Amino acid sequence: RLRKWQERIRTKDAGERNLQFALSETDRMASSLAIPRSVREVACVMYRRALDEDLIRGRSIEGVATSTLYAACRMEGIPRSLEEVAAVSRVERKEIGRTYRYVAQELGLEMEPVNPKKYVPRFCSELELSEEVQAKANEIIDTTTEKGLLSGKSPTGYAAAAIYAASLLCNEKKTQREVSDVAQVTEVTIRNRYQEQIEAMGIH
Amino acid sequence: MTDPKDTINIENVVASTGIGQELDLQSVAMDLEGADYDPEQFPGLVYRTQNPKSAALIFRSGKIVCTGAKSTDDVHESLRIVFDKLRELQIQVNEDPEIVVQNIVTSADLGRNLNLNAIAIGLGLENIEYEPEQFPGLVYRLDEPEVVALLFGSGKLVITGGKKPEDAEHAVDKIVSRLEDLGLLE
DNA sequence: GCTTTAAAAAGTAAAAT
DNA sequence: ATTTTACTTTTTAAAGC
Repeated sequence: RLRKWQERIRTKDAGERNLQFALSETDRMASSLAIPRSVREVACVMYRRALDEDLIRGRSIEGVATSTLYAACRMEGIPRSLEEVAAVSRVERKEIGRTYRYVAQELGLEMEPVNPKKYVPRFCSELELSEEVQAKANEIIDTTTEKGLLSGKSPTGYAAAAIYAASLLCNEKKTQREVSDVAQVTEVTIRNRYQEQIEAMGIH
Repeated sequence: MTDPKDTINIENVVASTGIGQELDLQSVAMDLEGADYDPEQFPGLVYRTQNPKSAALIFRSGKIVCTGAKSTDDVHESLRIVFDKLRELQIQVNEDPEIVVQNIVTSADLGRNLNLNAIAIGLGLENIEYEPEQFPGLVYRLDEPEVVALLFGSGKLVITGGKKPEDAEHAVDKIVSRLEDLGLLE
């Protein structure tokens, strides 16, 4: 029992020492994704909670750090997709996704699915699209969601298609390629979602 | 109205058994036509049956896993074929090795589209897992029967983890009544 | 934890046409 | 631009790393 206690202290100390690394990694990733300081704070507090509840055992520090950053962005209403966080993390997307699900479950975060509208301002800004296009994209998302089109679909692809459609309707056309680049989804996905949304909106 | 229970279809049955004899997989691989054996990659030898279609994983210990069958009868038929093939190779196989069904995968259809977002909230975010960015299905774990259900926007679902066909029926019943109680099956 | 096997659901991705 | 192939999720046993 003394051995077990010593081991626990040892692992706890190791965790504390690694906390420094985890926080600096979180900061590095957050910086390259232009994530606000307030969100980084939320991510760091979440990482500390994960550490205190021993959720890091068997997982990589970087994986948990990336996952908590991903979760914090969603919680704060400015989500980054798994593709985006994976691009600045040294952990692959699949691992970030499963670590996120584990941490969210264990910490009882009760995360709601991301509303595609949360991606509209940032994507439109990167595409230099007007407020009018943003409003139109939001309208398309709201209307088609009410018609039941959102179930099971990826929020990024859904938002990308709505933005593409809105850019056409507002005569500020962006190509599928341009939208797919900022949303990090394929043109095929935009095409598929776009077709359903246009049909549901009754636009032809 | 079609009863969702009538749409239940068994898609895969996984079972385990054993011949009660150790095996030299290297020689079995040589003599058994169509056998795949790469111990560096996986310790089991893979043997596929055509009718019924299934895949058997045969281990050095003599234990066997059968997967891919569409019914418990097919599992028995597939394993009967495997046992006979081994006997043809002069390998002693127990008379009637005990076959244990370990998992049954079933599909079904609720007959109407589902608002997975509303269902996620209705069933309670702490009781489900719904991450459409990672997978289109909503994961719902039931305590009784102890199975896992994957619900899709189309109203179709998958029930897995059960050990008997009735588990899927009970699960569908519970899911339907829960969704009806929540007013989310309309 | 991983490796392998099968299967369904539906979405997304990469590659081929 | 469409089609094919492949991978995502869940479950489960087996032996070994």
